[in-house]
Amino acid sequence: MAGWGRQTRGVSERRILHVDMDAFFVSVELLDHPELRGTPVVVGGAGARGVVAAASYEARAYGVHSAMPSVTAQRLCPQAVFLDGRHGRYSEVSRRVMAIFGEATPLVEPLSLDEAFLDVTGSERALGPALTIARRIRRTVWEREHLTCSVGIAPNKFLAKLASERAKPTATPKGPVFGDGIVEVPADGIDDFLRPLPVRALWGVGPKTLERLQRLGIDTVADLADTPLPALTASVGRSAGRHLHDLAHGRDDRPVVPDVAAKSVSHEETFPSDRFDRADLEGELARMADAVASRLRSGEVVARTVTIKVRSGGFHTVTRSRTLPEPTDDGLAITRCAVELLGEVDVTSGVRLIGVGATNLVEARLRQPSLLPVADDEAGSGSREEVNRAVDSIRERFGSTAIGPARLTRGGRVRTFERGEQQWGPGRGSDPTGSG
DNA sequence: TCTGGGGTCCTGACCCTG
DNA sequence: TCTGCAGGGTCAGGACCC
Repeated sequence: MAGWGRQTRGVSERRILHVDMDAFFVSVELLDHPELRGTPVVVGGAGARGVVAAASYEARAYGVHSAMPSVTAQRLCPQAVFLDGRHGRYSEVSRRVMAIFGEATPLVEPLSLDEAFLDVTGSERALGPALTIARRIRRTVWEREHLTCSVGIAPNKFLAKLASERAKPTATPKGPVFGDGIVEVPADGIDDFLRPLPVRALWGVGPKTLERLQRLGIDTVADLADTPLPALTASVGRSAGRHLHDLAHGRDDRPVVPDVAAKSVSHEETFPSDRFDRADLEGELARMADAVASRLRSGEVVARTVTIKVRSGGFHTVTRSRTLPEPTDDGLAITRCAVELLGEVDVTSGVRLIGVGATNLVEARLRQPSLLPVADDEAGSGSREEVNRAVDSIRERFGSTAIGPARLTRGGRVRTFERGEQQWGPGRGSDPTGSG
């Protein structure tokens, strides 16, 4: 494809698009369940400990929003239809939508399944101004996928994201009220756009930071922009202070980076009811470690550090981590480390959530050959690598439950989850592990 | 009352090494 | 040999994002 230019203009002349699908998970469900159109629909974990992943605009009109506990959503909107999330289906649609974005520019940085940054600075010569490109993207997404999206256009990522939020439809009990779906912030209109906004709108201002800023009398972006940097850093720390000060003046030089490598891989689950038995928890860790190892291998990376996360019934969370003598992608090695780490944690008060993570990732092809003598069944040895390769190829053919560690096998099938299957908390009344 | 899962980034404490 | 210091790595926790 000719005509794509790398960014050659100054930072302030960049044209960045933030494209955000409207109520993505719900919209995909409505494609598959058209009979639910016009009714309040909620996607998420419907169990007692589940949360809302996405709500239709009809449900939002009742105050339901994402990350809200499902029981609260049910109370606010008893007539809502609750659907379990289907991560695989959303990924499939997301891939096609991202491909549409890729027709406008090769510089597409996905943020999640339903949103992405696009740097179209180099595309304007071939495709027209950013506004024209944005309109074309919205039209193509609608024609091919029957989904709507909102687009923000600005000189940088931060402003483009704020602009796309402004472009979102309004929720009413009768459904979304659509505007143009596109908001553009010109380089000379940044202050007018930014200064009246509440400071909570800034990236990096959550509940805690908001509390600190409000103690300084800062409520709006204008207040923040007019606060001297030293006062800010004294309150929220040096890094966050500089970051917020830059954002409040509309400064954000971060480039749009396609193919950002993952820095960690983790798997965690909340149980439908608290667990007390250590052997039981070790079994869960083994299952999750196996899933993490499998994802490391499919990503062709190895991890140096293993972390476990344990949340008690009282919602107190502890993490324990250990850096291994050599990086690994082997489920058995990660399980051993995770089980040892669990030995350092008191579980007598009950465990609500447990998880395993792998960090300090390096490309598998760069792994140094071991200088230490290793036992035959340890990570890094030839036999373990052969076993893992065989397991991966069997799972590729027959599914993730076809084979796994012996301690996870029950009734001829392996207790495991597809990625994202339990992303929004335990499902309705069922414990997929069979032991809750 | 209830608070998911999968991430990133930052900070501070602590330890080791030169 | 002892002490102080700086720098880097590790570890734990917090805050935030979608």
